[in-house]
Amino acid sequence: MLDLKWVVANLDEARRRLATRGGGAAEALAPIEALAAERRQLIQASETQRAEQRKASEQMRALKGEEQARLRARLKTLSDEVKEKETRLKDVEEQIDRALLNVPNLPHETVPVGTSERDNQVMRAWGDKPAIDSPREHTEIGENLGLLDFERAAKVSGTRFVFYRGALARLELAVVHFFLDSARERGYLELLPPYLVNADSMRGTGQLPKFEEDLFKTTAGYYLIPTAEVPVTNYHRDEILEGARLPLKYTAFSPCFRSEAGSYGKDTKGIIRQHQFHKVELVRFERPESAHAALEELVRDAQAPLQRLGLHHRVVALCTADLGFASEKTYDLEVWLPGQNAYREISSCSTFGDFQARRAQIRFRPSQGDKPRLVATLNGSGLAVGRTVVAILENGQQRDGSVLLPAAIRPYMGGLERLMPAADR
RNA sequence: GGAGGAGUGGCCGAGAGGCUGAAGGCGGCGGUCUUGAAAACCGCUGGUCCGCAAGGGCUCGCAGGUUCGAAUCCUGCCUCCUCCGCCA
Repeated sequence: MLDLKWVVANLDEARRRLATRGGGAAEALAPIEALAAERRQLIQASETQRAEQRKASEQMRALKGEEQARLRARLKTLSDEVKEKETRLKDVEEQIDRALLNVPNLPHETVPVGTSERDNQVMRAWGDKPAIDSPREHTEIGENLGLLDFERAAKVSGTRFVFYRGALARLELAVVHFFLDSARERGYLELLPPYLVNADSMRGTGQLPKFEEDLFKTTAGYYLIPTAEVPVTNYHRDEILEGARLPLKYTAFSPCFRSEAGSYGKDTKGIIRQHQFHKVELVRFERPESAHAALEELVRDAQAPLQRLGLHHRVVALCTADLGFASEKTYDLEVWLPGQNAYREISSCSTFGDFQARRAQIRFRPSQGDKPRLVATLNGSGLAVGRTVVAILENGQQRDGSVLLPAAIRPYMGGLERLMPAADR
């Protein structure tokens, strides 16, 4: 959420910067100016009366009989007026909130301006494409080895679900542990979070109110997390952190649940886009002035395991049009998938500035005696597990149909070097 | 799921319609004293909103309500504890 005061004082700049996102991002700002003025006027009027009322109320104790009755009658009127103004004030503030909660974050000045993902900028690449003759896609590789079963998953659950079998099931969790080890080495504290959260948490990180249709909701009113970013960022909701403790760096493994509403026909094959997948997330709470340096470090932290797996990838700066709702600046990591002959997103690293912190009221005290300030929140995938498995399958595929595993993952697989056909029973 | 009990400032804990943003203690910060430290003593010590400021409003789990006036009374919700049941 943007700062109301700032927006009112800088309406033109806000409009201009939001416009670079496209899609009418600046629209929701329209009623803000008038509402803010009305809000201030109502606060001033009601508080003046309330002060008067309180002062006069003090005298009630000393008065008796007729005199007291007379004052009581006058105060009753005053009290009713105050209540009426406060009711209107509440309504106005709700309108302001409703408007502001639907306004996306301002793109940072360093974000390339663009109109679609084609305007994203490749910053750098790591490694080289492997030489593979007529590479096959992971689906074919996995199914041929008997390690992926989409048909039964469709029967048991539906589309966009999958069963892993045998060594591939083991590989998924091996990758999880490998990522967590990498994050721990880089100073991130591991959390194992809840996978169901309340609406306040979803609002805190920005999924609600605008993107409810992307989420799964339980009959009990909980939401399934679309990423561990939600529980981990909200871990410090409504807290004032000690400045000396910053930055706080957390890593968390979790399954992620996404309805993928509106992505019909997109990536329908394979495990690229599933309703449920695994991810290891990196989350940081930073002083605002460190946020952008921290983002660069976060990207390197996310790249590290990819490099140890020897997977060719590139770092892409998202342009204004491709930026997520809450993000101020985002770098995607795109891994090379020979079977698809394409780079695919395997991590997304963002800084949100104080956008999430304002919603979730996450603050820090710079040093003792100072007023609290909003922190900057950041997060990045470190990394998407399913897509990493896809990359391992497609980059490690051999002519005989087997898959050579990267050396770095073998210790997590009991020394297994190669994925071979699964025994059927 | 059933039956009870409880939620007050960083922490402990008083308060039971007005004088309570809230006693007292602990902790923290500053000072006196000391060669230094401890002890002792003195002072300060939540957040937020409106305002240039002076000042004022709100805030005792959350949301409503009663009242001229609510931490104190009423209603709903949330969380925690105890006992019973069920359960990975």
